[in-house]
Amino acid sequence: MNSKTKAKYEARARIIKAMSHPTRLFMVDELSRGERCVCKLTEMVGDDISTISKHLSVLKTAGIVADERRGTRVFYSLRVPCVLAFFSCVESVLKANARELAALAR
Amino acid sequence: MNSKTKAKYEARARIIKAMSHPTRLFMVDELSRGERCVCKLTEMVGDDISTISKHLSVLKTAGIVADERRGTRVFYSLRVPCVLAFFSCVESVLKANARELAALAR
DNA sequence: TGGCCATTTGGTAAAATGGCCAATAAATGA
DNA sequence: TCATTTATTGGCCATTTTACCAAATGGCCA
Repeated sequence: MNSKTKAKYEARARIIKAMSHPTRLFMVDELSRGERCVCKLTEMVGDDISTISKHLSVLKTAGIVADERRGTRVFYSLRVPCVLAFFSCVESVLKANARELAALAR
Repeated sequence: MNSKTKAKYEARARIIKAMSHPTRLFMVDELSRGERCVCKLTEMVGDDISTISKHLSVLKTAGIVADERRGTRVFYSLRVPCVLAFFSCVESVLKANARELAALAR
């Protein structure tokens, strides 16, 4: 792979990597139903707020979410709706995996 | 998050994580155009064959690729075609990021 | 069988990641 | 201004990931 091609795949991998953590994936899923403040996400996940904030900054750096401060709160929202396509595809991989397991057990 | 919900997002994150590396992403892209032997992928990427083999085993464990031995070679292929949806979405995130940068520069 | 490829596995060191606590910041309201 | 609420950042440590080399394995064919 030449360095240009490598850079291309590195840029893409960074975005995917940003979603490759259960907490971040959960938050993306949650944000797909509307904007949420950090406090709400913290409450839902149950980790320390500093942990949540860092996860959100990973998503923001990748360009997946946007943030907006209103008063003392910061609201996050999904910046690109298509990330949901990830979910349906991941779903079919999981289904294929389950089928495979069932076939092996037979 | 209760433990059941957590397990659900962990399973999904594992699949996404498997694709969150530039080399693995490149290989998924390449495999979308047809099966390839380890030797071919090694040649294309230019890393040590043991490194390539380990990356492939990550993709295989996640259920993204399948392998088949034919003679002395092992051929890998994409198991679930929809992973390509990842690429088009990642593309739009990158585009949105580029637009953002352009807007800031204005 | 023995040799030869292609691939996988084991071991190891360097780097990146994740999560908590403490400190800092930003906006609000008394 | 000062206290409060909400969020971000820095420091620290444990864990995970990555990539390489060397060694082991698997399958083919003379």
